[in-house]
Amino acid sequence: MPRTETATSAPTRRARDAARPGPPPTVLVRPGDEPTAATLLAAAVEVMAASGYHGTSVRDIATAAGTSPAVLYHHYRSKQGLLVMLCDRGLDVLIEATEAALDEAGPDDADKLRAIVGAHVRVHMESQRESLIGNSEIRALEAPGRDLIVAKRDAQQRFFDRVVRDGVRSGAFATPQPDDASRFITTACTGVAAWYRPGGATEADEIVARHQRIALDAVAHRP
Amino acid sequence: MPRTETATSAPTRRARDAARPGPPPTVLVRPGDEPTAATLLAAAVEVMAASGYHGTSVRDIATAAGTSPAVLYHHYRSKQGLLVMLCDRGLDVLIEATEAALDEAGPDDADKLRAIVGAHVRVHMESQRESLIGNSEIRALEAPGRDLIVAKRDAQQRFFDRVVRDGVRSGAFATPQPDDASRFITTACTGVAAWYRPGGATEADEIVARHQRIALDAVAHRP
DNA sequence: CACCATGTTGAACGCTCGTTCAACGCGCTA
DNA sequence: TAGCGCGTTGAACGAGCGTTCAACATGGTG
Repeated sequence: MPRTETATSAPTRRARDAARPGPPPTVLVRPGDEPTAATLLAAAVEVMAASGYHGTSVRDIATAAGTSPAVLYHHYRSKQGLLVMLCDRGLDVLIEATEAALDEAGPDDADKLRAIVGAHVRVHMESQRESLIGNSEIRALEAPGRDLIVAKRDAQQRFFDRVVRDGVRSGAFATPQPDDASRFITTACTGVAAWYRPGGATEADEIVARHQRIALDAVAHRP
Repeated sequence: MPRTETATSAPTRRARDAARPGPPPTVLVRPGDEPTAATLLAAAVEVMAASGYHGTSVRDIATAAGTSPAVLYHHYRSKQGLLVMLCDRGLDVLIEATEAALDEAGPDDADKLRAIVGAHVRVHMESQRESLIGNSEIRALEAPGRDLIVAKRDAQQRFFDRVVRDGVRSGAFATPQPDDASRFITTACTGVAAWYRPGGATEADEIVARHQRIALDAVAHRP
């Protein structure tokens, strides 16, 4: 019984080449930029968001940054170290934005939820590629760095858990499952990074507002 | 300015080896099983769910199935063909379960939403690994197969869009953003595959029930 | 028994991978 | 100008990649 497969596929071409839109070896950096660590990081974000960690080679990153692979190893210990730094900084941005939003919000529980949903969704649109990598490449992280990243991701989840639980305790939210609703909301808001397109039909502010509204509904907010 | 990196990393070891738990080259098949196409597919699901498409080699799949790489090429056109078939079958299971649930549900809009949320969440727990791959490896799919998979995924989304929209039209759901709420719900329910652990604290039925409840809240269902 | 189709095997192909390194350019101080 | 140190370079390393293939086992049919 040979060839149970039905779907066709291009046999020899590699997935990375096929998945990347346009001419692949495009340099993503303006000619004046010197290839610093930051430029390499930005290039890595770009190509890894498109093809994934294992689907991106060190040469891909270097080409996108307009340099050679050897330069990457002058600034980073390894490809893995680059991924750790990338995820780490991305999560720092997310956590700081969430903390700032909570600080600015008033004592009202609904306002607090609106604040952290707004921050979370906005970061996932503005730092879309970093967020995408941080969410989908955790399994590509190795032992020491992985724990750091997972801990920070859990810390971000705890912001939501706390706000929802407080709201339930005060009576502002009527959901009988605070933790499940909290995860429900973070999962949906994190998913924005997977579908958002900057020039789309709906403005970023409107997307934020809609997610705030739906999140409040999801916790059964009684206004 | 050398070594801006702070986090440490294992320099030489490959990510796949480090990420996989336990002794890596374990054979996942009982010795009596002959290496058929189905066995290879199951082995591919197992290892790809753990390490991703690009993080899994043909030799990994063959080893997990207790065979050699050459056997894989007798049953499938390529590694990419295996992925396409895997995603395709996974989505067929999901769509058929959703259709069946809709058929069994009564005319009530809330019952319909409960039905499709239940089917979606249940499939993402029972076929967790297939779902995980189908959701996270779409970017690893190449041109012809990719379109098929994306079309089926969109079809599944449309079940939710239709049910939520109908509920809003009939007045059962009060959300002002049916399509956003619909995507909010599917995203959260799809995410179950990423965190569910079969022997966890909460039973599968209870997880389903909670997601049904939160989904109804998210569309502002008025009982 | 001879024969063919089906399924399996181990070894090998050419290529790309992550990573290293000696050599080099170049701006600085003495 | 001589010497130093830092950043950069192109080429190369060994290993692993997806894939192929000729040779081999096997079991039903003439």
